[in-house]
Amino acid sequence: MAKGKLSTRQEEMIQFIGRFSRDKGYPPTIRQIGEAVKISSTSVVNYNLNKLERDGFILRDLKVSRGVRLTDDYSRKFTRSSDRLTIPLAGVIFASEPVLVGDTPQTATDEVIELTRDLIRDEGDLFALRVKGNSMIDAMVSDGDIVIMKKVDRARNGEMVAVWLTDRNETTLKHFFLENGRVRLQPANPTMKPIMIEDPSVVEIQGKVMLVVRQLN
Amino acid sequence: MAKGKLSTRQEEMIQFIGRFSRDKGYPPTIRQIGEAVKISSTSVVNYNLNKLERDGFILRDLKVSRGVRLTDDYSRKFTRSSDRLTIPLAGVIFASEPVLVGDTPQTATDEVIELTRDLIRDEGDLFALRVKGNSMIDAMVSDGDIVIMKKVDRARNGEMVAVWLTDRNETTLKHFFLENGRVRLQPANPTMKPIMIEDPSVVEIQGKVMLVVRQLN
DNA sequence: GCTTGACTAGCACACACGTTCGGTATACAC
DNA sequence: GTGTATACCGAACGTGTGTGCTAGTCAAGC
Repeated sequence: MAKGKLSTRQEEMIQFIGRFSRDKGYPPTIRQIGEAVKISSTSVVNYNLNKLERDGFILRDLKVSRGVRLTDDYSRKFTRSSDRLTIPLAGVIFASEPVLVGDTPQTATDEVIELTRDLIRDEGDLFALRVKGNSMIDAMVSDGDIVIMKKVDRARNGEMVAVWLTDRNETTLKHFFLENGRVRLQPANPTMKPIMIEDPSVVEIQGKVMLVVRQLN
Repeated sequence: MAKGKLSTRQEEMIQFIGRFSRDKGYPPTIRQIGEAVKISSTSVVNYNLNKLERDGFILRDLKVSRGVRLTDDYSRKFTRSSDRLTIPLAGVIFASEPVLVGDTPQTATDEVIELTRDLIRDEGDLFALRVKGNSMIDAMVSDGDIVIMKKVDRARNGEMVAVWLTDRNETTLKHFFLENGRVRLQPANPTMKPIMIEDPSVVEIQGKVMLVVRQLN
Protein backbone atom coordinates (compact mmCIF):
# COMPACT_ATOMS: atom_id res chain seq x y z
CA MET A 1 0.00 0.00 0.00
CA ALA A 2 0.83 3.61 0.57
CA LYS A 3 4.24 4.26 -0.81
CA GLY A 4 4.52 7.33 1.34
CA LYS A 5 5.93 9.86 -1.04
CA LEU A 6 3.35 11.88 -2.86
CA SER A 7 4.10 14.67 -5.25
CA THR A 8 2.56 18.05 -4.58
CA ARG A 9 0.20 17.50 -7.45
CA GLN A 10 -0.98 14.15 -6.23
CA GLU A 11 -1.57 15.56 -2.79
CA GLU A 12 -3.58 18.34 -4.39
CA MET A 13 -5.58 15.84 -6.37
CA ILE A 14 -6.56 13.95 -3.25
CA GLN A 15 -7.55 17.15 -1.53
CA PHE A 16 -9.59 18.24 -4.51
CA ILE A 17 -11.39 14.94 -4.92
CA GLY A 18 -12.26 14.95 -1.24
CA ARG A 19 -13.51 18.51 -1.19
CA PHE A 20 -15.41 18.19 -4.44
CA SER A 21 -17.14 15.00 -3.38
CA ARG A 22 -18.09 16.46 -0.06
CA ASP A 23 -19.42 19.70 -1.49
CA LYS A 24 -21.18 18.42 -4.59
CA GLY A 25 -22.24 14.97 -3.51
CA TYR A 26 -20.55 13.26 -6.43
CA PRO A 27 -16.94 12.90 -7.53
CA PRO A 28 -15.26 15.11 -10.14
CA THR A 29 -14.45 14.15 -13.71
CA ILE A 30 -10.94 13.70 -14.93
CA ARG A 31 -11.14 17.05 -16.67
CA GLN A 32 -12.33 18.79 -13.55
CA ILE A 33 -9.46 17.33 -11.60
CA GLY A 34 -7.07 18.47 -14.27
CA GLU A 35 -8.43 21.97 -14.19
CA ALA A 36 -8.15 22.11 -10.44
CA VAL A 37 -4.52 21.06 -10.28
CA LYS A 38 -3.48 22.83 -13.47
CA ILE A 39 -2.93 19.86 -15.69
CA SER A 40 -3.87 20.52 -19.26
CA SER A 41 -4.08 16.96 -20.49
CA THR A 42 -6.59 14.40 -19.36
CA SER A 43 -4.07 11.67 -19.96
CA VAL A 44 -1.81 13.10 -17.31
CA VAL A 45 -4.62 13.16 -14.80
CA ASN A 46 -5.36 9.58 -15.70
CA TYR A 47 -1.71 8.75 -15.30
CA ASN A 48 -1.61 10.19 -11.82
CA LEU A 49 -4.92 8.65 -10.81
CA ASN A 50 -3.57 5.25 -11.76
CA LYS A 51 -0.62 5.88 -9.56
CA LEU A 52 -2.78 6.97 -6.66
CA GLU A 53 -4.89 3.89 -7.10
CA ARG A 54 -1.86 1.65 -7.14
CA ASP A 55 -0.68 3.20 -3.90
CA GLY A 56 -4.03 2.72 -2.24
CA PHE A 57 -5.21 6.28 -1.90
CA ILE A 58 -8.19 6.09 -4.19
CA LEU A 59 -10.51 3.58 -5.75
CA ARG A 60 -11.56 3.72 -9.39
CA ASP A 61 -14.34 2.18 -11.37
CA LEU A 62 -13.04 2.21 -14.87
CA LYS A 63 -15.14 3.25 -17.81
CA VAL A 64 -17.70 5.00 -15.63
CA SER A 65 -17.85 8.73 -15.47
CA ARG A 66 -16.84 10.15 -12.12
CA GLY A 67 -15.88 6.65 -11.06
CA VAL A 68 -13.27 7.79 -8.61
CA ARG A 69 -13.42 8.06 -4.86
CA LEU A 70 -11.08 8.18 -1.92
CA THR A 71 -10.46 5.08 0.10
CA ASP A 72 -12.26 4.99 3.42
CA ASP A 73 -9.28 6.12 5.43
CA TYR A 74 -8.93 9.26 3.40
CA SER A 75 -12.54 10.05 2.73
CA ARG A 76 -13.06 10.23 6.46
CA LYS A 77 -11.11 13.46 6.58
CA PHE A 78 -13.62 15.04 4.24
CA THR A 79 -16.91 13.91 5.69
CA ARG A 80 -19.46 16.60 6.27
CA SER A 81 -18.32 18.67 9.18
CA SER A 82 -21.82 19.22 10.48
CA ASP A 83 -22.21 15.87 12.12
CA ARG A 84 -18.71 14.76 12.70
CA LEU A 85 -15.57 16.24 14.06
CA THR A 86 -12.03 15.36 13.20
CA ILE A 87 -9.57 16.45 15.81
CA PRO A 88 -5.80 16.20 15.43
CA LEU A 89 -4.00 14.22 18.05
CA ALA A 90 -1.43 16.88 18.75
CA GLY A 91 0.76 15.07 21.23
CA VAL A 92 0.96 13.97 24.81
CA ILE A 93 0.43 15.73 28.09
CA PHE A 94 2.24 14.98 31.30
CA ALA A 95 3.12 16.76 34.49
CA SER A 96 6.67 17.83 33.84
CA GLU A 97 6.21 19.58 30.50
CA PRO A 98 4.00 22.40 29.28
CA VAL A 99 1.32 21.41 26.82
CA LEU A 100 2.68 21.53 23.35
CA VAL A 101 0.37 23.41 21.07
CA GLY A 102 1.73 22.60 17.68
CA ASP A 103 0.93 24.86 14.81
CA THR A 104 0.68 21.92 12.48
CA PRO A 105 -2.33 22.26 10.26
CA GLN A 106 -4.89 19.57 10.68
CA THR A 107 -4.26 18.00 7.34
CA ALA A 108 -0.62 17.52 8.12
CA THR A 109 -1.30 15.59 11.29
CA ASP A 110 -1.47 11.93 10.73
CA GLU A 111 -3.27 10.74 13.82
CA VAL A 112 -6.73 12.08 14.38
CA ILE A 113 -9.62 11.44 16.71
CA GLU A 114 -13.10 11.26 15.29
CA LEU A 115 -16.03 12.31 17.38
CA THR A 116 -19.67 12.88 16.77
CA ARG A 117 -21.16 16.31 17.36
CA ASP A 118 -23.18 14.75 20.13
CA LEU A 119 -20.16 14.71 22.32
CA ILE A 120 -18.75 18.12 21.71
CA ARG A 121 -20.69 21.01 20.30
CA ASP A 122 -18.17 23.75 20.64
CA GLU A 123 -16.61 25.28 17.60
CA GLY A 124 -13.08 26.53 17.83
CA ASP A 125 -9.54 25.37 17.81
CA LEU A 126 -9.73 21.88 19.19
CA PHE A 127 -6.92 19.43 19.66
CA ALA A 128 -6.42 16.16 21.44
CA LEU A 129 -3.68 15.03 23.80
CA ARG A 130 -2.91 11.65 25.18
CA VAL A 131 -2.24 11.56 28.91
CA LYS A 132 1.04 10.03 29.91
CA GLY A 133 1.61 8.82 33.43
CA ASN A 134 -0.46 8.94 36.56
CA SER A 135 0.28 12.47 37.61
CA MET A 136 -3.23 13.66 36.82
CA ILE A 137 -5.12 11.27 39.01
CA ASP A 138 -6.31 14.11 41.17
CA ALA A 139 -8.13 15.35 38.06
CA MET A 140 -9.70 11.92 37.70
CA VAL A 141 -7.67 11.44 34.57
CA SER A 142 -5.52 8.39 34.21
CA ASP A 143 -2.67 7.15 32.12
CA GLY A 144 -3.67 6.67 28.49
CA ASP A 145 -6.77 8.85 28.59
CA ILE A 146 -7.38 11.25 25.76
CA VAL A 147 -8.28 14.82 26.60
CA ILE A 148 -9.89 17.04 24.00
CA MET A 149 -8.95 20.64 24.61
CA LYS A 150 -9.82 23.98 23.16
CA LYS A 151 -7.07 26.48 22.60
CA VAL A 152 -7.73 29.40 24.93
CA ASP A 153 -5.56 31.70 26.96
CA ARG A 154 -8.15 32.79 29.47
CA ALA A 155 -10.53 30.82 31.60
CA ARG A 156 -13.81 31.52 33.28
CA ASN A 157 -14.42 30.42 36.81
CA GLY A 158 -15.25 26.78 37.15
CA GLU A 159 -13.85 25.68 33.82
CA MET A 160 -11.42 22.84 33.77
CA VAL A 161 -8.18 23.93 32.22
CA ALA A 162 -4.69 22.70 31.57
CA VAL A 163 -2.32 25.10 33.28
CA TRP A 164 1.41 25.39 33.31
CA LEU A 165 2.69 26.57 36.65
CA THR A 166 5.85 28.46 35.91
CA ASP A 167 7.03 28.55 39.49
CA ARG A 168 7.04 24.82 39.89
CA ASN A 169 7.46 23.65 36.28
CA GLU A 170 4.39 21.56 36.24
CA THR A 171 1.37 20.98 34.03
CA THR A 172 -1.85 20.12 35.76
CA LEU A 173 -5.55 19.79 35.01
CA LYS A 174 -7.72 21.69 37.45
CA HIS A 175 -10.90 23.63 37.79
CA PHE A 176 -9.99 27.27 37.62
CA PHE A 177 -11.25 29.99 39.95
CA LEU A 178 -10.07 33.57 40.16
CA GLU A 179 -11.10 34.98 43.53
CA ASN A 180 -10.01 38.33 44.93
CA GLY A 181 -6.88 38.38 42.82
CA ARG A 182 -5.91 34.91 43.86
CA VAL A 183 -6.17 31.79 41.77
CA ARG A 184 -7.70 28.68 43.22
CA LEU A 185 -7.05 25.44 41.34
CA GLN A 186 -9.56 22.88 42.43
CA PRO A 187 -8.98 19.18 41.77
CA ALA A 188 -11.85 17.31 40.18
CA ASN A 189 -11.61 14.73 42.90
CA PRO A 190 -13.69 16.20 45.70
CA THR A 191 -11.63 14.52 48.36
CA MET A 192 -8.56 16.51 47.48
CA LYS A 193 -7.58 19.99 48.49
CA PRO A 194 -7.26 22.96 46.17
CA ILE A 195 -4.05 24.75 45.33
CA MET A 196 -4.13 28.41 46.25
CA ILE A 197 -1.95 30.72 44.21
CA GLU A 198 -1.32 34.28 45.33
CA ASP A 199 0.39 35.42 42.16
CA PRO A 200 -1.80 34.78 39.09
CA SER A 201 1.11 35.46 36.74
CA VAL A 202 2.61 32.06 37.42
CA VAL A 203 -0.50 30.43 35.98
CA GLU A 204 -0.26 29.93 32.24
CA ILE A 205 -3.46 28.63 30.79
CA GLN A 206 -2.75 26.17 28.02
CA GLY A 207 -6.25 25.20 27.06
CA LYS A 208 -9.69 24.39 28.24
CA VAL A 209 -10.61 20.77 28.72
CA MET A 210 -13.74 19.93 26.79
CA LEU A 211 -13.86 16.18 26.92
CA VAL A 212 -12.06 13.25 28.44
CA VAL A 213 -12.19 9.84 26.82
CA ARG A 214 -10.89 6.65 28.31
CA GLN A 215 -10.70 3.53 26.21
CA LEU A 216 -10.43 0.27 28.10
CA ASN A 217 -8.70 -2.58 26.29
CA MET B 1 -41.48 21.14 -0.22
CA ALA B 2 -42.27 17.51 0.29
CA LYS B 3 -45.72 16.81 -1.05
CA GLY B 4 -45.93 13.72 1.09
CA LYS B 5 -47.35 11.20 -1.32
CA LEU B 6 -44.77 9.28 -3.21
CA SER B 7 -45.49 6.54 -5.68
CA THR B 8 -43.93 3.17 -5.06
CA ARG B 9 -41.56 3.80 -7.90
CA GLN B 10 -40.39 7.11 -6.61
CA GLU B 11 -39.83 5.64 -3.18
CA GLU B 12 -37.79 2.90 -4.82
CA MET B 13 -35.77 5.44 -6.73
CA ILE B 14 -34.84 7.28 -3.57
CA GLN B 15 -33.86 4.05 -1.89
CA PHE B 16 -31.79 3.02 -4.86
CA ILE B 17 -29.99 6.34 -5.19
CA GLY B 18 -29.17 6.25 -1.51
CA ARG B 19 -27.91 2.70 -1.50
CA PHE B 20 -25.98 3.09 -4.72
CA SER B 21 -24.27 6.25 -3.58
CA ARG B 22 -23.35 4.74 -0.26
CA ASP B 23 -21.99 1.53 -1.72
CA LYS B 24 -20.22 2.86 -4.78
CA GLY B 25 -19.18 6.29 -3.64
CA TYR B 26 -20.84 8.05 -6.56
CA PRO B 27 -24.43 8.42 -7.72
CA PRO B 28 -26.06 6.26 -10.40
CA THR B 29 -26.83 7.29 -13.95
CA ILE B 30 -30.35 7.73 -15.21
CA ARG B 31 -30.10 4.43 -16.99
CA GLN B 32 -28.94 2.62 -13.89
CA ILE B 33 -31.82 4.03 -11.93
CA GLY B 34 -34.18 2.92 -14.67
CA GLU B 35 -32.82 -0.57 -14.63
CA ALA B 36 -33.12 -0.76 -10.87
CA VAL B 37 -36.76 0.26 -10.73
CA LYS B 38 -37.74 -1.46 -13.96
CA ILE B 39 -38.26 1.55 -16.12
CA SER B 40 -37.25 0.96 -19.68
CA SER B 41 -37.09 4.54 -20.83
CA THR B 42 -34.57 7.09 -19.68
CA SER B 43 -37.06 9.85 -20.26
CA VAL B 44 -39.40 8.33 -17.73
CA VAL B 45 -36.67 8.22 -15.14
CA ASN B 46 -35.92 11.82 -15.95
CA TYR B 47 -39.58 12.66 -15.61
CA ASN B 48 -39.72 11.13 -12.15
CA LEU B 49 -36.45 12.67 -11.08
CA ASN B 50 -37.77 16.09 -11.97
CA LYS B 51 -40.77 15.41 -9.81
CA LEU B 52 -38.62 14.28 -6.90
CA GLU B 53 -36.52 17.38 -7.26
CA ARG B 54 -39.56 19.61 -7.31
CA ASP B 55 -40.77 18.00 -4.10
CA GLY B 56 -37.45 18.48 -2.40
CA PHE B 57 -36.24 14.92 -2.09
CA ILE B 58 -33.25 15.15 -4.35
CA LEU B 59 -30.88 17.68 -5.82
CA ARG B 60 -29.81 17.62 -9.44
CA ASP B 61 -27.03 19.20 -11.35
CA LEU B 62 -28.25 19.28 -14.89
CA LYS B 63 -26.10 18.30 -17.81
CA VAL B 64 -23.56 16.55 -15.64
CA SER B 65 -23.38 12.82 -15.54
CA ARG B 66 -24.47 11.28 -12.28
CA GLY B 67 -25.46 14.74 -11.12
CA VAL B 68 -28.10 13.54 -8.74
CA ARG B 69 -27.99 13.19 -4.98
CA LEU B 70 -30.33 13.01 -2.07
CA THR B 71 -30.97 16.08 0.00
CA ASP B 72 -29.19 16.14 3.33
CA ASP B 73 -32.15 14.96 5.33
CA TYR B 74 -32.51 11.86 3.24
CA SER B 75 -28.87 11.09 2.63
CA ARG B 76 -28.30 10.86 6.34
CA LYS B 77 -30.38 7.72 6.43
CA PHE B 78 -27.87 6.08 4.17
CA THR B 79 -24.61 6.99 5.83
CA ARG B 80 -22.35 4.06 6.34
CA SER B 81 -23.52 2.27 9.44
CA SER B 82 -20.14 0.71 9.91
CA ASP B 83 -18.44 3.93 10.88
CA ARG B 84 -20.89 5.11 13.47
CA LEU B 85 -22.40 3.54 16.49
CA THR B 86 -25.64 4.38 18.21
CA ILE B 87 -25.74 3.24 21.79
CA PRO B 88 -28.82 3.48 24.01
CA LEU B 89 -28.46 5.40 27.21
CA ALA B 90 -29.97 2.74 29.38
CA GLY B 91 -29.97 4.52 32.70
CA VAL B 92 -27.77 5.54 35.57
CA ILE B 93 -25.23 3.75 37.67
CA PHE B 94 -24.47 4.42 41.29
CA ALA B 95 -23.09 2.59 44.24
CA SER B 96 -26.19 1.51 46.09
CA GLU B 97 -28.03 -0.18 43.24
CA PRO B 98 -27.17 -2.97 40.81
CA VAL B 99 -26.75 -1.93 37.23
CA LEU B 100 -30.05 -2.04 35.52
CA VAL B 101 -29.75 -3.90 32.32
CA GLY B 102 -32.98 -3.04 30.67
CA ASP B 103 -34.33 -5.29 27.99
CA THR B 104 -35.66 -2.34 26.11
CA PRO B 105 -34.78 -2.66 22.48
CA GLN B 106 -32.44 -0.03 21.20
CA THR B 107 -35.02 1.64 19.04
CA ALA B 108 -37.39 2.15 21.94
CA THR B 109 -34.85 4.07 23.96
CA ASP B 110 -35.11 7.74 23.51
CA GLU B 111 -31.72 8.94 24.60
CA VAL B 112 -28.80 7.61 22.67
CA ILE B 113 -25.09 8.26 22.46
CA GLU B 114 -23.49 8.45 19.08
CA LEU B 115 -19.89 7.41 18.75
CA THR B 116 -17.50 6.83 15.91
CA ARG B 117 -15.96 3.44 15.37
CA ASP B 118 -12.63 4.97 16.13
CA LEU B 119 -13.49 4.98 19.77
CA ILE B 120 -14.98 1.56 20.18
CA ARG B 121 -14.44 -1.29 17.81
CA ASP B 122 -16.13 -4.05 19.69
CA GLU B 123 -19.29 -5.61 18.38
CA GLY B 124 -21.82 -6.85 20.85
CA ASP B 125 -24.49 -5.70 23.17
CA LEU B 126 -23.43 -2.22 24.15
CA PHE B 127 -25.24 0.20 26.40
CA ALA B 128 -24.43 3.44 28.13
CA LEU B 129 -24.94 4.52 31.70
CA ARG B 130 -24.59 7.88 33.32
CA VAL B 131 -22.65 7.90 36.57
CA LYS B 132 -24.45 9.39 39.52
CA GLY B 133 -22.57 10.57 42.54
CA ASN B 134 -18.98 10.41 43.55
CA SER B 135 -18.88 6.86 44.74
CA MET B 136 -16.74 5.72 41.85
CA ILE B 137 -13.86 8.08 42.26
CA ASP B 138 -11.59 5.21 43.08
CA ALA B 139 -12.26 4.02 39.53
CA MET B 140 -11.28 7.46 38.26
CA VAL B 141 -14.86 7.98 37.24
CA SER B 142 -16.69 11.02 38.44
CA ASP B 143 -20.20 12.27 38.76
CA GLY B 144 -21.83 12.81 35.37
CA ASP B 145 -19.46 10.64 33.39
CA ILE B 146 -20.87 8.29 30.81
CA VAL B 147 -19.65 4.73 30.80
CA ILE B 148 -20.16 2.55 27.76
CA MET B 149 -20.48 -1.05 28.76
CA LYS B 150 -20.79 -4.37 27.06
CA LYS B 151 -23.22 -6.89 28.41
CA VAL B 152 -21.22 -9.83 29.67
CA ASP B 153 -21.55 -12.18 32.62
CA ARG B 154 -17.96 -13.28 32.77
CA ALA B 155 -14.76 -11.32 32.84
CA ARG B 156 -11.20 -12.03 31.94
CA ASN B 157 -8.41 -11.00 34.23
CA GLY B 158 -7.54 -7.35 33.98
CA GLU B 159 -10.76 -6.22 32.40
CA MET B 160 -12.62 -3.39 34.01
CA VAL B 161 -16.09 -4.47 34.97
CA ALA B 162 -19.13 -3.26 36.79
CA VAL B 163 -19.82 -5.69 39.61
CA TRP B 164 -22.60 -6.00 42.10
CA LEU B 165 -21.36 -7.25 45.44
CA THR B 166 -24.27 -9.15 46.93
CA ASP B 167 -22.80 -9.29 50.40
CA ARG B 168 -22.53 -5.56 50.78
CA ASN B 169 -25.21 -4.36 48.35
CA GLU B 170 -22.89 -2.24 46.33
CA THR B 171 -22.07 -1.60 42.69
CA THR B 172 -18.51 -0.76 41.86
CA LEU B 173 -16.22 -0.41 38.86
CA LYS B 174 -13.00 -2.32 39.24
CA HIS B 175 -10.36 -4.25 37.37
CA PHE B 176 -11.19 -7.89 37.81
CA PHE B 177 -8.74 -10.64 38.69
CA LEU B 178 -9.50 -14.24 39.57
CA GLU B 179 -6.53 -15.67 41.41
CA ASN B 180 -6.45 -19.05 43.12
CA GLY B 181 -10.18 -19.10 43.57
CA ARG B 182 -10.24 -15.64 45.08
CA VAL B 183 -11.38 -12.48 43.38
CA ARG B 184 -9.27 -9.37 43.50
CA LEU B 185 -10.95 -6.13 42.56
CA GLN B 186 -8.35 -3.55 41.76
CA PRO B 187 -9.19 0.14 41.69
CA ALA B 188 -8.06 2.07 38.64
CA ASN B 189 -6.45 4.60 40.92
CA PRO B 190 -3.04 3.10 41.61
CA THR B 191 -2.83 4.72 45.01
CA MET B 192 -5.75 2.75 46.31
CA LYS B 193 -5.83 -0.73 47.69
CA PRO B 194 -7.62 -3.70 46.10
CA ILE B 195 -10.60 -5.51 47.56
CA MET B 196 -9.96 -9.17 48.14
CA ILE B 197 -12.96 -11.49 48.03
CA GLU B 198 -12.70 -15.06 49.23
CA ASP B 199 -16.07 -16.16 47.93
CA PRO B 200 -16.44 -15.47 44.18
CA SER B 201 -20.16 -16.13 44.31
CA VAL B 202 -20.86 -12.76 45.86
CA VAL B 203 -19.43 -11.09 42.78
CA GLU B 204 -22.05 -10.53 40.12
CA ILE B 205 -20.58 -9.18 36.93
CA GLN B 206 -22.93 -6.70 35.35
CA GLY B 207 -20.93 -5.69 32.33
CA LYS B 208 -17.54 -4.86 30.97
CA VAL B 209 -16.53 -1.24 30.77
CA MET B 210 -15.45 -0.36 27.25
CA LEU B 211 -15.26 3.40 27.33
CA VAL B 212 -15.59 6.29 29.71
CA VAL B 213 -16.55 9.72 28.43
CA ARG B 214 -16.51 12.88 30.49
CA GLN B 215 -18.02 16.04 29.09
CA LEU B 216 -16.99 19.26 30.77
CA ASN B 217 -19.48 22.12 30.79
C1' DG C 1 -67.95 11.11 -27.96
C1' DC C 2 -63.87 14.58 -26.60
C1' DT C 3 -60.26 16.71 -23.83
C1' DT C 4 -56.87 16.85 -20.23
C1' DG C 5 -53.39 15.33 -17.04
C1' DA C 6 -50.47 11.66 -15.24
C1' DC C 7 -47.54 8.23 -16.53
C1' DT C 8 -45.04 5.41 -19.69
C1' DA C 9 -42.03 3.64 -24.01
C1' DG C 10 -38.73 4.15 -27.69
C1' DC C 11 -35.21 6.41 -29.92
C1' DA C 12 -32.06 9.75 -31.93
C1' DC C 13 -28.97 13.46 -30.83
C1' DA C 14 -25.34 16.01 -28.73
C1' DC C 15 -22.19 16.57 -25.58
C1' DA C 16 -19.79 14.70 -21.29
C1' DC C 17 -16.14 11.96 -20.22
C1' DG C 18 -12.75 8.03 -19.94
C1' DT C 19 -9.19 5.91 -22.88
C1' DT C 20 -5.48 5.50 -26.03
C1' DC C 21 -1.70 6.75 -28.81
C1' DG C 22 2.09 9.39 -30.59
C1' DG C 23 5.45 12.70 -28.76
C1' DT C 24 8.74 15.51 -25.77
C1' DA C 25 11.92 16.20 -21.86
C1' DT C 26 14.66 14.79 -18.03
C1' DA C 27 17.31 11.78 -15.09
C1' DC C 28 19.82 7.69 -14.27
C1' DA C 29 22.26 3.31 -15.26
C1' DC C 30 25.09 0.46 -18.27
C1' DG D 1 26.07 6.06 -27.17
C1' DT D 2 21.55 2.85 -25.95
C1' DG D 3 18.04 1.72 -22.85
C1' DT D 4 14.60 2.46 -19.22
C1' DA D 5 11.59 4.90 -16.07
C1' DT D 6 9.13 9.07 -14.74
C1' DA D 7 6.44 12.95 -15.80
C1' DC D 8 4.20 15.58 -18.93
C1' DC D 9 1.40 17.36 -23.34
C1' DG D 10 -2.06 17.31 -27.23
C1' DA D 11 -5.28 15.26 -30.05
C1' DA D 12 -8.24 11.83 -31.58
C1' DC D 13 -11.41 8.11 -30.54
C1' DG D 14 -15.24 5.72 -28.69
C1' DT D 15 -18.32 5.00 -25.20
C1' DG D 16 -21.14 6.97 -21.36
C1' DT D 17 -24.96 9.62 -20.32
C1' DG D 18 -28.39 13.49 -20.02
C1' DT D 19 -31.92 15.60 -23.04
C1' DG D 20 -35.67 16.20 -26.24
C1' DC D 21 -39.01 14.61 -29.26
C1' DT D 22 -42.90 11.67 -30.70
C1' DA D 23 -46.26 8.66 -29.34
C1' DG D 24 -49.10 5.46 -26.64
C1' DT D 25 -52.18 4.12 -22.50
C1' DC D 26 -55.39 4.97 -18.91
C1' DA D 27 -58.51 7.29 -15.84
C1' DA D 28 -61.28 11.53 -14.71
C1' DG D 29 -64.30 14.96 -16.04
C1' DC D 30 -67.30 17.06 -19.30
